[in-house]
Amino acid sequence: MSNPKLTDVARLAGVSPATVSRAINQPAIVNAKTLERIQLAIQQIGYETNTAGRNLRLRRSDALLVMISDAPSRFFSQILMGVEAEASEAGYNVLVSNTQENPERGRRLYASIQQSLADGILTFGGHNQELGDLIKNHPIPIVGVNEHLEDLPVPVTTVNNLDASRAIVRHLLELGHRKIGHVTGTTTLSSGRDRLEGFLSELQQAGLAPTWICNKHYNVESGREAAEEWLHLTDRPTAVFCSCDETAFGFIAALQRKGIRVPADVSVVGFDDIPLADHYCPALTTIRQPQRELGVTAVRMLLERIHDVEADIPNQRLSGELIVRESTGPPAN
Amino acid sequence: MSNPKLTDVARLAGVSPATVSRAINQPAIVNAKTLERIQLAIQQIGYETNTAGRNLRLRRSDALLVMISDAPSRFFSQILMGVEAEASEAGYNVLVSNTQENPERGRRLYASIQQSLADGILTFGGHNQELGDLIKNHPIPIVGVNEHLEDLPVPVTTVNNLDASRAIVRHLLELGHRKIGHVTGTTTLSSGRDRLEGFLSELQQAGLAPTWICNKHYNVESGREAAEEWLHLTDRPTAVFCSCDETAFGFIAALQRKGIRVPADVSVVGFDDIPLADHYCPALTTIRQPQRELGVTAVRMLLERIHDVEADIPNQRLSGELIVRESTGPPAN
DNA sequence: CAAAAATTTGAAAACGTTTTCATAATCAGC
DNA sequence: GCTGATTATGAAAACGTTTTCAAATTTTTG
Repeated sequence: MSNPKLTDVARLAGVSPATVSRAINQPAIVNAKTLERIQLAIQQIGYETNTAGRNLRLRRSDALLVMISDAPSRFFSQILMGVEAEASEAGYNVLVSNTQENPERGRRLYASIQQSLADGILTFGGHNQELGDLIKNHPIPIVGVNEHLEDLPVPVTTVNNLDASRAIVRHLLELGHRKIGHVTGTTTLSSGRDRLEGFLSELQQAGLAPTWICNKHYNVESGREAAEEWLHLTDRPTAVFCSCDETAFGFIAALQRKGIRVPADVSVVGFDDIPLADHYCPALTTIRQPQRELGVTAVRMLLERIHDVEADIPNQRLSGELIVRESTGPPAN
Repeated sequence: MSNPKLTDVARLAGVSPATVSRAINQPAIVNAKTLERIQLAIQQIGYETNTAGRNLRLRRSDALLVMISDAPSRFFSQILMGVEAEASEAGYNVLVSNTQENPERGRRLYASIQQSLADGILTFGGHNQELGDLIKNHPIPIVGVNEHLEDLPVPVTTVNNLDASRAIVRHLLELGHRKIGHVTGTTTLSSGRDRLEGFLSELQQAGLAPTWICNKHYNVESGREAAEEWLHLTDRPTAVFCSCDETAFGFIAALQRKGIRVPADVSVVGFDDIPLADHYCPALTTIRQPQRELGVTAVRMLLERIHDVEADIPNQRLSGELIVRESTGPPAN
């Protein structure tokens, strides 16, 4: 009744367990005739190798741990699908863990590695202090996604936030805007800071100063709040770069409610290109992030690290693409 | 250099491994004095129990497998967070697997159970044939989320789609609408069918026939396509129930682009209450789904199943809540 | 205080693999 | 046909737990 084991296959094929193991893991080194016999036996009794036994012996887990602290809303799930696809291709499983909720997250994190519950960690933004402690004691494979990890020797994969922000500003300048504002993302995150920096540097290069900088976070509410502020400005920017699509939507919706037209009265740009961006009214000008590719790249880096802990793995900067749609146009006058 | 093991603790505490194991798993049955000594030893050398060894001996995995076939965009990630929180609370890990991509998904599914890689499966919509085959051979714990699994003895947790749809229609009727249309979701899914059925039955109860039924899917594009159709109707409904928020957004945006006003010219209702719904212009009237609770409930059901495979676990129907916002109003005349 | 009962512990087996080491079988070369 | 190299296999140990069974200790009881 119980599941067939390696020894069952061995008995049926008339060989030793060792040979069956070899037939499975290094078929090349076993005689063609016996290999065939073993494979037949495996088929017949429907053998599947038991992970626990294998992991115990091999001292590894074939699993990658994905740490989320972020609210998962953004485009997290799309990246996760990239992660899952690439990991599964390489024979790895994906464990998801939301650390934010858990008070004893640091401990659990440490434990999951020590227990060899996971062979490596993929971390989505934040987690600096926990990971710092962890790395000191254990040189375990970690790769960051989306955000840089301050002062930690952890390779990361991100979109090139600086260049993307500069492209946005250039686009607005080309349209004739001279008074440009920015609703920042979370500036405790590197992506938020980089987008701000790209915004500032490109503006400076054009000999301009920012007309308005509004410190917010990556969510819809921030957009609404920013709109509130914008409405009370005496010198309103004619174009606003919102640090993510959701913020842009919140911003636009709040303005529209007050009778302000986008882009007639003010141009708005987002960042991310979530599926809705193309179907909003007005369709949103934004930066397309290669979400799936981010996930895939992250897994590749992590596997490389797992394969060789000492390997020097450079950060990967994927490029975003400016998608011009309806929410940007020439300034009112 | 290597991680401390149970035997290391035993040696340090001057007891046998068996006693240490008991001290960890059933502290009550070990002498208070020795218990204390063992706990101290555990602290000192920083012992963490090794999962592979434990799983091998216990023949289980402490992991739940989440199967996704759905495009993950919808509100999947929010449910996933609920799943993760509840599972983690119960000491379980969460494995995520996207089956859609993988051609040999059936095989892998079967394997993951047989290998005792996971103790149970949580499936998000679809997967009927794969699971059907699986269940025949193995009476393994499975719980469905969001969607019913046709003809399979698998308990599911869903929102009460029927009641929610009826509430929407009632709301529209109360506003004075008599010509009401529906853009369906994916009707190969039970949720899509139930929402349609609720729509039809409540309308029938009011002595009305549906003015327009547009067969679509759960996504933004469907909304745009539906708007296209709506514009060409000779007898346009004055209110349209879109089967999810994203579809509603696509629908509204496409109409706005043609100069149609919501709700002045046509009322629109969504379903799900995604975060953007409250910050759209107009803010969307919709059904709030308890996403997180769906995840939590699903895990509870699954754990119950795992604990007792024979247990008769009834389907759980959580109720959605009608949230009236700006996208619905009295008909034009 | 002796006997019976309850409590606490340890030795050893088991979970299902992989791998080292040694041996047996095959092959090439002369 | 013999030697040396090569190839193919098996026995046994190891990975780190948990649990059964029995033994040893303590407590209770008459």
